[in-house]
Amino acid sequence: MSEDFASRVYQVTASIPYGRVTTFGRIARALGSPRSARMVGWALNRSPRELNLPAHRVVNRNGVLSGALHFGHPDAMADLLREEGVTFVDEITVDLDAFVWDPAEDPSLDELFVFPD
DNA sequence: AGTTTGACAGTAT
DNA sequence: GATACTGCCAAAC
Repeated sequence: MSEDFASRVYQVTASIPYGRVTTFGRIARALGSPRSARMVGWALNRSPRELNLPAHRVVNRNGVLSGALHFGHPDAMADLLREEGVTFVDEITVDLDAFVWDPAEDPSLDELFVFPD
């Protein structure tokens, strides 16, 4: 399976359950490149709006809404998450421990995994 | 064609 | 424990 990195990022992102969040690192790890978290950010940045990706559910390892600035208005991202029931420990920080979702734990994403034998 | 930059993360100091 | 440095890979300059 040799799809573009970005495409795989979109697929994983689209798979984030409602009311849950995940991190750049976890997405990267799920794709087989634990050290390419930056690429996830790069991919999301250039992600077409047509895909309707729930990118607001992607936060950094601290649970901080690092991408809030890319949502038109910074608070838009936080509002969306609150509406999904996600609680915040700070104005820009979600309760990651309580709502984090690890793509690698979801069996339905097996096809995306890139485990090197 | 070399350099810089990114919605980051892990390790080292 | 907080800061600094490095890795990652593609795109824009």
